Amino acid sequence: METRELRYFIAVAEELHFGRAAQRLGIAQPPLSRAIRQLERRLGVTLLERTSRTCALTEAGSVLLVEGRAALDAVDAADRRTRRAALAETGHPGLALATKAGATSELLSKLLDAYAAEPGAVTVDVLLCGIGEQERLLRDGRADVALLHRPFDSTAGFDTEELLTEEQVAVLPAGHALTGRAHLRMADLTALPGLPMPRWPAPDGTYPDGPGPQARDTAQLYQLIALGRACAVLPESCRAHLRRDLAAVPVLDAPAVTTVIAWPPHSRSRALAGLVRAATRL
Amino acid sequence: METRELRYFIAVAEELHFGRAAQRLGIAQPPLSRAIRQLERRLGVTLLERTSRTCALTEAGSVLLVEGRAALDAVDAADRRTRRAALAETGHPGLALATKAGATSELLSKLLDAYAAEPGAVTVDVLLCGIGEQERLLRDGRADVALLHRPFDSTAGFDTEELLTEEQVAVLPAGHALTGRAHLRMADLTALPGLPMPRWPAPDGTYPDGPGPQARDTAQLYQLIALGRACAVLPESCRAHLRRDLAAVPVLDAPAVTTVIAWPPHSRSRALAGLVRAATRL
DNA sequence: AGGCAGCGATACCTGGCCGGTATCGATGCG
DNA sequence: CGCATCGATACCGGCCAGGTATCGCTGCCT
Repeated sequence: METRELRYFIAVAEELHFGRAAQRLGIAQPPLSRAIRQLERRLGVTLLERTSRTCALTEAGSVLLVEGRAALDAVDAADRRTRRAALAETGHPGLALATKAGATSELLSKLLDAYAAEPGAVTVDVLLCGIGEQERLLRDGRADVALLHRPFDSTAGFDTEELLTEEQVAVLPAGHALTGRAHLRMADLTALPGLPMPRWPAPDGTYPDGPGPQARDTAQLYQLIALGRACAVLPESCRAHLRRDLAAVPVLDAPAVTTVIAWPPHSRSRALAGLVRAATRL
Repeated sequence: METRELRYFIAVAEELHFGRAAQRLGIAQPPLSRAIRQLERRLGVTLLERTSRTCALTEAGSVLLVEGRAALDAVDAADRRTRRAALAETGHPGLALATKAGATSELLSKLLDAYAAEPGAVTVDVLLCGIGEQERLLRDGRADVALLHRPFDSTAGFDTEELLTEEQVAVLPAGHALTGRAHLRMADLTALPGLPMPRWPAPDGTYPDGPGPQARDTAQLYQLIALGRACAVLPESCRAHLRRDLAAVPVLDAPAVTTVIAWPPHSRSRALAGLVRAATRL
């Protein structure tokens, strides 16, 4: 199976429409029809059930959609990591580290300092990314290593080391009634009138339905809380750089958040090993 | 990057010789040279440092060798799992389960029975494989799920659930002096004259150097122990079907062995989910 | 009911690239 | 100093990817 065929099939499987898929791929529709037919013939498998009006995935087609995406990610990763390795030989960008924008900044700076002090350390590119985006970056090779936060992020398919576990606090407007309390429970927050949790974008950029304002990053979130339009439950390390107009109160029954460092399991990079070693020594 | 280019590059990187690599690929040498050169041009990266006499991998080339193998495995997996899914629609082979030959047989039979009793269960192909082979089968799609044994097998890159943890016992010839003891320590065994541990084949089929006879599977191992040529430390469940001419003694300081069920993290298969659910309920 | 629009399939052509053979240039070795 | 070996180059033929034109089918609208 060639990656070209996989790309073609995935386009059709996602669009369920040969014309649009061909347009997306920048080719004409007939070659696309032929390529899919040939892929089906070579696999000996019907991937799409097509009438002259409509397309639908077969069971096997759904499998190939999922597995094919994973395979294309792996091929992309090979491409990107090879390019990056070549740059590392002659120039500077050594490792790409993906982390959530606005999270764990002091852990991250401690990590970068500790690693930079090691002999043979290479430069580290920090990729700030949106909610849940790290997994994708790590999988398709745009990142070599990532900081993830359990239980929110999935660590499926990666090797990990735990770095830090912290309790969570509720972040509220500074003057809010609950800020006088020594601690809260989740029920106290869900019962709050007019202070819903914000909605975060899904990986595809759309927002789920529900109450609560939309927030794209922590800056927006803090702004919304300061305005009295939302509240949030965040790891307690956020207190270190909380705005003056916000207050934090421990939440006893919120799940603890564990920051882990994650990397693809087949990595054999010397630089990555050094970074992980530095991280576990923190 | 096309899979053809990846296959070509991996052949050359492994052989470090264009002629032999071309022979292995079943093509002539000049097209192979050209394909590699074109791959290098498209990546903008030198993969091989070649004089007119010799070839050596660059740093970037080593990265592409490792990442490319992973990518090709993912592509092969997509191919195999798609074919298997198509068969599952019309015919029988539903899930392929990889397990070590001769290990955990009663756990396995309990698992298969429990799953078969579930509504909507599909047939399960059991693939018996050699030491450490399960990882490869799972990665390239010949298996959908595997039983692995920590700490011997690497579970890197897979989702897992723990099924069973057991202590280990020393397996000795029935009449041996140590069989009278209630328990042993590893030091008792390594000190044994004339009863070394056997050597297991590496994934490439070769045996490591050292003392001890070569064993390919548990039947051979038991035969060697019965002959007084070796001893072994195995999970205690092996007692259930131990030959009459062998004896088992607990080893206090041997690491506990955990049997886990493992599957590729992106799997979305209904059948697989059912099997895992049955396994966790054992 | 009939015309029309939309969709996938088919037919046919062209150009590029893959793979083959022949050969060259370099280099280590006896 | 030849000779063997290895990778690169030159050149050619055939296949296949991709394009245009068109067909056949089907749902929908009037």
